[in-house]
Amino acid sequence: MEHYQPETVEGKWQRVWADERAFSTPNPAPSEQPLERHFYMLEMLPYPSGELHMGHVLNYTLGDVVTHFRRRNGWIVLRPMGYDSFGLPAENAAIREGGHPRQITERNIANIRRQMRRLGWAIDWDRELAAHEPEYYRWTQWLFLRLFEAGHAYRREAPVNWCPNDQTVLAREQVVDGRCNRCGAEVEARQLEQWFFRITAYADELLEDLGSIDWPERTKAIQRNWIGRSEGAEVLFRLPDLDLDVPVFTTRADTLFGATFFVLAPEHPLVPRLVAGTETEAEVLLYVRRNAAKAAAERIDPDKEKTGVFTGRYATNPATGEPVPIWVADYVLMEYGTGAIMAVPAHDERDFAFARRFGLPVRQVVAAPGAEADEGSRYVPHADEEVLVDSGRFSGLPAADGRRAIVEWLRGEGSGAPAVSFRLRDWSFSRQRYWGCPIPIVYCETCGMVPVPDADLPVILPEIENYRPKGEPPLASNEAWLNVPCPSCAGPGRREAETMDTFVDSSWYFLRYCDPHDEEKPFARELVDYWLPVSQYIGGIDHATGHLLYSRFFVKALNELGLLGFREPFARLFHQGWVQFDGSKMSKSRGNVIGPDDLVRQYGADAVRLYILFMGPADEDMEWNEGGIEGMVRFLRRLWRVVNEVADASEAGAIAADDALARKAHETIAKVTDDIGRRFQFNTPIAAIQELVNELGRTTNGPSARFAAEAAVTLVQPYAPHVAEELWERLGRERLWEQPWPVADPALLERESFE
RNA sequence: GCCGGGGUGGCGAAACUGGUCAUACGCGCCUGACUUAAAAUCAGGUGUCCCCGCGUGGGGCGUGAGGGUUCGAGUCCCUCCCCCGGCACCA
Repeated sequence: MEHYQPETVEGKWQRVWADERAFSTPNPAPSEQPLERHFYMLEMLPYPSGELHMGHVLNYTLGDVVTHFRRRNGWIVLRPMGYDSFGLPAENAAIREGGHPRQITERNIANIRRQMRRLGWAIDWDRELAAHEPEYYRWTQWLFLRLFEAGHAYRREAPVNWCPNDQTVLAREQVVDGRCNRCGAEVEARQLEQWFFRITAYADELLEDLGSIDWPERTKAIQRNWIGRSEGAEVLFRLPDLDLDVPVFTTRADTLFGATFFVLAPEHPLVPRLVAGTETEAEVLLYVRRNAAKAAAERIDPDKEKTGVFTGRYATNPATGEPVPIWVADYVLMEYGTGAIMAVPAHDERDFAFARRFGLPVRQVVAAPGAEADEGSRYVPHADEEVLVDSGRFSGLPAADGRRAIVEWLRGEGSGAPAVSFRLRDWSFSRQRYWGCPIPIVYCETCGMVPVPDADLPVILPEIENYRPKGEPPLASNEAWLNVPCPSCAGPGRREAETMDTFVDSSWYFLRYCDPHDEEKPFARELVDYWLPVSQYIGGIDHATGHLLYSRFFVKALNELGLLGFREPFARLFHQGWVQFDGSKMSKSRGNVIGPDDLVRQYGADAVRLYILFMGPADEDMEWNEGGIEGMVRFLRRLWRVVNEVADASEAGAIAADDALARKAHETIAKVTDDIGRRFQFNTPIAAIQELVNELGRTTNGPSARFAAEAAVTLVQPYAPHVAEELWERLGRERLWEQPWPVADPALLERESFE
């Protein structure tokens, strides 16, 4: 018997699969009845910023097991692959390594593709795509134009996050703890004109539809937090001096009688008007100037003592009719609510801290039942049961009823209405960088912002030498490319020089896979309607508020435009855990990346695939520990030896009804099927197969040994497809990757009863 | 503070809707076989404490802590501790 030689076995079967295009899945012909059992298996596509690491190996091996399992259970499985090849990660890799981004990106793609093939993943290579190729980004531009026409993409000046190191604007989703999530530099606040997607238009639906998708609870919780819906009321405060009503948003309308002052955010547009020509003007405007320049991180520090300045003006509390002083303070944020608040120091900690600092009155208007309203200036936290006090005719009402009654009364008075506020902001997607999809817009002196006509797409990203970030878009200094006639009036025009964030590219790639070679349109509606929503998506939870939210927005917006017939992209989602090394997540910047190449060379792809799934539950973080991989190699050698012995020693034949080995084989079939299919658990099937092989090792002859050997080989195939295929052949069978998944005999699964 | 997830041998982890002996499977370690020797391989052992006649022996204690429900709890309930992740001057 030859020894187990993974390199030989793996090379042999990888050639067979490539020659046969064994895992290509053609689209159904238009005339065909929709096939009932089709399955879209998708894993988040990699950034080609270097080479694969063990986190990728886990992600794609998981997808591979599911792909084989579904295929062999009779499903038509679409399992494509591509590269998120535009954007900061790829461009920074180019800057780091020297050379042009295109050259570095394409080299990295070639390398990743080689690694993927070497691991034997069952990928439909006919659908491969890369975001930086004009055949792809042409349609990114096309989709942008549709969103632009629909008013979902717009340009406006707004406070944005600026990364001084990467020299570009970042989306809020790309800022973590006040730092750039790519390079870690502290983010600065800047007021800039930027492109936005109107994701807030879908805030309610993005929240609501979380109920209809099978996602991990923690991911839904993260998105709910991020969207941050609060129900409350908008209340108008009258400014008699300016003859104006200023709205505030509040969730505690029941405390309206306790609103003893009024605060505007420093950026509030009313501030200059309010103080114009008054003696406080200079002081207030100085405060505004100082605080607008403040870094976001500094401004939101909750431990910082509150600052503010009195405007000298008063607003009227609509409930009491009393004038309340108007202050300007940076603890009120322009981005949330209306940028103005009614301050209720007795029942809001922040208002209380501010009132105490500046000696403003505190009036308690809510109390526990039976408790006396306190005369002193005290902060009274919210309690489960409380009633209104000192609130005119609303006094005595339970707080929730009081809230409703007060809003109802305000509505009748024309000075308030129920309102909903969101934390979610529109998605800033323009970047002052080179390596991204050009935004197909031309600025014309007479026509303004003019979309590039569809027929002129793609707007090709020009090859330029000096692509490095410089604070303004690198393309802006490329006059030859920049100057074009206006598509509308043919007068002089200039192209938009900013590029799109790479998250735009990845917000629709799962649609392009369905129709990757279409030259007429981004995708055929009948094909995306056939394959989507994605049956099973697998990727990291780090994309919970980014990619996973943006893609949901894209699908909803494209659905409204009639381009597709569904409202959610990913029906079921699974997050693989982090593969850590030296206690932290593997990443290039930390220098703790373990790649698969050396491991595959030393142990073979099958052992690496088995080990990464055997290490622990796939959705929990794991510490990379190379020691254990030896156990998988031993297992594969034992499997090899035992199955070869069986192939030589035993024939198929009748098996006794009480045969313990046959029973064990059936139990293993049932367990592996249930674990992968229902429980989505991938480590325990390996243990179960090992138990079977251990038992099989004790008797390798007789019909039940042959049955058990076949069971072990067929069950291990999704994990170790190469060695399984080879052993299957030695057992005198063929084409295991196409064989039906085994079925356990329920009669043999009954357990003994006990008292 | 609010929300989500977790805590089981020396280590990675099993135990699925409360039920057969908690720790399967693997790593590591120990012993033995093979070998001049080592590696590899194979066989056996490995929670902890105690008892004896030393065996295919018997018993106590053991799943972050403490209570509870139950014939029976790693699993359910209550209180608490610790760890990880998300949100947070969001009105």
